[in-house]
This record gives sequence, structure tokens and C-alpha cells, in this order.
Amino acid sequence: MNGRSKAGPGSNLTLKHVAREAGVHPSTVSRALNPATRSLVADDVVARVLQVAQDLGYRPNLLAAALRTGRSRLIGALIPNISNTLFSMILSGAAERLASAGYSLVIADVGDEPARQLELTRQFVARRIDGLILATVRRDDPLVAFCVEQELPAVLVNRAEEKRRLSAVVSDDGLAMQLAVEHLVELGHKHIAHVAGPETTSTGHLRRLGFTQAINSHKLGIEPSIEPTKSYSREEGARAAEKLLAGNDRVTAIVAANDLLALGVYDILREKGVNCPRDISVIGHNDMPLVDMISPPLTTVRISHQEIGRQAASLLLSRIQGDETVQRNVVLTPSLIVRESTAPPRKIR
Amino acid sequence: MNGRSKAGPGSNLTLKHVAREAGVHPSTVSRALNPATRSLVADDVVARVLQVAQDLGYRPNLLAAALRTGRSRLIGALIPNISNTLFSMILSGAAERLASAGYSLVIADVGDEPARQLELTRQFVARRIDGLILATVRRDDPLVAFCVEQELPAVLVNRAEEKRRLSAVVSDDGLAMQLAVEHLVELGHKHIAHVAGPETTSTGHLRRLGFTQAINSHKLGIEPSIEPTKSYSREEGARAAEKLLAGNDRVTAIVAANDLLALGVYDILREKGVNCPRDISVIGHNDMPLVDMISPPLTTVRISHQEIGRQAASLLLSRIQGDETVQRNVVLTPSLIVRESTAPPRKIR
DNA sequence: TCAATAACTGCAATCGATTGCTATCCAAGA
DNA sequence: TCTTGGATAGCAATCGATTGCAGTTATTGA
Repeated sequence: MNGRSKAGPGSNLTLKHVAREAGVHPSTVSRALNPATRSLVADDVVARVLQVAQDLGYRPNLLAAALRTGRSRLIGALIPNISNTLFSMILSGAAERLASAGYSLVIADVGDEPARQLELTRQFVARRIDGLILATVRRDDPLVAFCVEQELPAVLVNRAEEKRRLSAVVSDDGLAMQLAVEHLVELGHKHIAHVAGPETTSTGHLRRLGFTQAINSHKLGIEPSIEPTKSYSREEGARAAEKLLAGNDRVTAIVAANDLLALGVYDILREKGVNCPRDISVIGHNDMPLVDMISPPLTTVRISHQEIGRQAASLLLSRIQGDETVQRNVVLTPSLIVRESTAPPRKIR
Repeated sequence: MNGRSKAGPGSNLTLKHVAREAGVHPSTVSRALNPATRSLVADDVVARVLQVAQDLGYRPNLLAAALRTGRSRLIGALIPNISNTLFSMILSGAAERLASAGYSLVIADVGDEPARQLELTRQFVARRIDGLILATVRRDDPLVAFCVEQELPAVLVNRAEEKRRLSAVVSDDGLAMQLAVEHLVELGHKHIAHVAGPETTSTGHLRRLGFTQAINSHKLGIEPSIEPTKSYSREEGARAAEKLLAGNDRVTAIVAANDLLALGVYDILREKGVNCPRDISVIGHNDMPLVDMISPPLTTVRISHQEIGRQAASLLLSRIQGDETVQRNVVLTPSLIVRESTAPPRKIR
């Protein structure tokens, strides 16, 4: 009847053992060990129980506690791609905050496929995770509907959702583009183009809108637009840059929606023998590690992804613990890091 | 008596409901749903149960199953720093393989502090994780002793342990250094120095040994050695390079134990106006993302960290599922990626 | 036709902690 | 002296799935 063949890990040391050793009932041990219920037990008994538990090296089985209480103290994270630093930084920040509250982080590296995302989410639910951090969502995502329906506490990171059904922690994409465009305008640029990210993501969408608005507010003309990229990748950036330059020789600066796209732009510039920043200035977004070491060091918008993770974790915890039901959007302020990929435009081209 | 105030997420749909609906006993439902025990149930009953479960959208509570069976289908990962791509790549590979076997990955971003590592490990044990992936271990680590003692299935990744008490998946550090040195020798270098990683890690130690051996096998003289670095970081790399160049003007090539160290070397070379690769060639280790974009593109040793993660997961699963107790060391073969940071030495300097 | 066996299915214990309710004891107040 | 009540501690149900054992029915062979 015993599922385990041998002892196995996990010590098999239970409340009962501690109770017997301390000469009290298991329920008393439970109460003595839990700070919230400790006051129900006489001081001397508490002391004795604590001592015995310590001596025996007792550690409660979190699985059993979770089953009984209905709270697993596990938080799930749905990430499109862990190996992208952006996301691992978010995880790092979230894990830090969660650990200090006694929660652990379960990760699912799910890619972009909605079916797989939903399946992994269901598995999380089956594990009775207490909350969810979503880094995958698109502007209108069925996953969000699922979470709302299941009353599953969830927080979106990095990307937000159009209908604002869930709390989110994001960077101010509009401000970011404003900073970028302003910097270029100050340098004297008049013909600035944008390599937009995927329209399905809030970042791609909002940055494009922000760019347009910034251009308008400076009374500059919008450069003939090219299609948004299909994904945030170096290859897509290259493809976009190629198209952009083929049909336009006025452009003196390119604002990319993301560092990887900017790197793709670099690839094409190099290929065509166009010098950056002398001929064309480039601005990225995210300030990924090492973009300060490439040639030329990339001017980019910095976002503290770790802070996004930390805020998301805090938001989630307060939702779980405090039964707080208001949805909140936390918007972090980005900053422009000026390096050597931006310079005044050449007088003549 | 009910812990939950409201319904909460997780559907509260249990075996009993399915059983009632299908007109059978819960145990029969359990058996019908589990492929391993399905043969104990009549075919028509299986069909009916499956149908009902499907219709109701039943999903078993993994927490309850875990408590009863003693297996949580959770694997813990102890990582010194998730935001380092090296580790997030390992996680990515491991998560992929684990997910396909129905296991989830719980991560702990623990830094380098042994006390914290042990504490987080204990918490993992309290969660009854089925296995552990350790990326943090030093050459002789108390954590390994702990795992062995607790009979906790564990696999080391990237770094191995001296006493080989646990299985490990590593790259062939000796071979890596041999490839690096051979490449430089072929280019004509005779005075090659090494910026060593921390001696506490197996990688730092083994790469230093491998380097020495490779130099000897080519009958070259060992350059006066400098102290190993304290950590794998750009700053430490810079510090080491500074010391190295201060006392030695014969050196025409530097093999760093890691890309970050190599980047630190770059920093100093630039600062001192020493041209790489014309004056000094540099080789890194790991082939981190973007080192192909920096100036000059870094010649480095490529390791498939994702493959390390995958192999580690497989090893762990076979240990858990097959009751296999042999410890195995899986050694992956690295390759040298030649870029532009290496060139023949200048005739005169 | 009857016993022996096989094939299912149900019963109930179990995993380990939590918690509402109840029982006991002692002190304070009437 | 008796009641009231506060402080402790124990009892037993419970969370939801799994599984050894036993019981029932159908099937086979003699």
C-alpha cells in the first residue's frame, strides 16, 4: 500500500513524530509551528515543540500543506523564450521577490504557439499554482480570457493587453520613442524612419504609435512606412532595413523597436557599405547586455527588466495575499542611453 | 473547516464528480484515467469514464497525486545567476526535455552564497521535488554531500565536482584549450598567456590545467602566470589583463577562460591602445550571444549549453524513472569558432 | 453441473498537514 | 458554592488521488 519502495528523499519525518517526541498531539505541533496560530498554544509547550522540531530537523511537507490549504506557494511563469536575456532578467527579478515571500517560481518556456501556452497553463492549474506571470501575451490573447474566467491571479509583464483585464507591468513605450526621436531631432535629423516590431505585441504596436506621435509633435514628415516585422529578431531587422533603404535615400536615422532589430539593421548597413553613424544613425530598444561592446556601441532605450519582474511579483503577491482585486497597470520610466550609433546627419548624401 | 473562502481557481472538479457522473467508483475512474492501470478496467467502462472526464473538463489535482505517490513531478534547478545567458540556455534545454516528460522546472536563483543555496535546497526537499539540477557547485561542495546523504537524485551541469559523487554534464575543457592553443600555434604564436577563471569552479581549474598541458605539448614556454580571477566577470578580466601586460611584453596572445573575461581583456587593450588582433590575439570561451558583433568579433570556444541542459534532464529522468543508480559523466565536445580577434603575431613588437 | 479461475469493480486506508469543534481545567466573579 | 468564561489541547474530518485487498460476477474446464 505504500507507494514508495524505499525511504527515498524527503526524510519521512512528519508532524506525528515531532508530536510523539514532544508528548503532544500533532495538531498542537502544527499550531505551535505556524506563527499565525502560535498564540493558541501555551508558551512552554511552544518552546518545547520548537526545540524538538529543531533537534529532529523537522521540515513540514509543503505538498501536504498545499493540498489541505489549497495554496501551493508556487507561481508559474509563461515565457516565450528563456534564453532571451530580456525574459531571464524579468525572471530573475521576480524570483528574488517571490523567494523572500516563501514562494517558488515554476517556469514554462512555451514559445509563441498559443495551443501550447494554453496546455502548459492548464498544467499549472492542475498543480494548483497560486498565480501566474505572463510574458507571452499578444494584444488580444485568449490566454488572458482563460485566466479571467478561471479567476486565476495573473500579471502581465513587458507586454500589456489591450482590454486591460489583468494587471500589467510595462515600460512607457510612448515616452521611450519620444526620447529617441527628440535625441535625433536635437542632432539635426529630419528624415527618421522606424523599424516596427510585431503588431501583435503591445510593444510593437505602442512603439510604432509612440514613434508616429513623436514625429508629428516635431512637425516632421513621416517616412513612407514599411511593414512591421513578424518577430523581434536580427533576421527580421535586416529584412526590414533592406526594404527601407531600397525605396528611400533621404533617411538619415532609424529607430528600431528593439535591439535585435537594430542589430539586423547594422548587418544591412555593413553589407551595403553604409557607415553608422556617419551616414545613418541607429537607435535600439532594451539595452541588452553587450550592445555597448559592439561596433558602433548602440544608442538604445534602457528598461530595467529586473525591476519589471520585481514589480510583477509584488503585484501578484498583494493580489494573492490581500484578496485585492483591483487591476493595476504599473508603468516604469525608461531612459535613453546615448552611445556611438547616433551622430548629426551628413550635410549632403 | 474549508480552507478556501471562495471557489478560487482550480475548478474543484474531482475524481468523485467524474465517478458519480459515470456511475462508477472513484478508484475505477483513477484506474481508467491512468494508462498504466487502464488494463484493469473493462473497455466499455474506460470509454465511458474517458468521455465523461472529457465532457466535464476534468483535470486531476497533481498536488493530491503527488502527496499520495510521493512523486511531485517537479525538478528543482539551482542557478547562480539566471540572467547570465549561459545558465538560461541550460534551463531552456532542460525545461524542454522535462516538459515533454510531464515534469516542470522550479528555479532558484541563488547567487554564490553556500548558506542560501543549502536553504533553498531544503525548501526544494520540503516541496518533495523529484530531482535537482545543480549549476552552482564548486569543486568540493557541501551541497553535493547533502544530496548524496539525502539520496536526492541530482545532476551537475556545466561544472563538475572533484569526487564524482554525482552525475554531471560538462563540456570537454581540456579539449577546448587544446583547440584554442593549437589555433594560435598554427598562426605562429609562441608566447601565449592564460587568464584563468576561479579555481573554485571546475571550469576554471580544468581550463587552466588544459591550457598548461596544451602549451607543454607544443613545447612552448609557460608565460609567468598571474593569479586566477575571483569570478567570471568583465571587471575581473580587465584586472587580470592589466596585471598580465604590466609584467610582460612578449605575450602575443591571450586565452581567456570565459567570454566575459575576454571582454575585460578587450577593455584593457583598448585603454592601452593595444590593437587586437594585430598586437595581441584574444580567445574567449562559451560563444555568448553577440560576441560575433563586437569589435573585433571574438574567436571563442562554442559549447551547446542547451544541449547540456537537455542531457542533464535526460540523465535525471532516467535516474528517477529507472531507478538507475550509476553515476555518469557526460562530456560534450566543444568547437572553436574562429572570428577576427585572432591573427598571426606581428614580427616585431 | 459444479468448482476453479479470471476479470472487474468497490471498499477503505493512506499520504501529511490543517482546522472547526469539543472537552478539560482553572481562575475569577456572583 | 456555583456559574461563567478564558485558555489550552485533543479529536476527527478533510484536502483529492492512489492502491492493496476483498468481493462479485462471468467464464472456463472437468
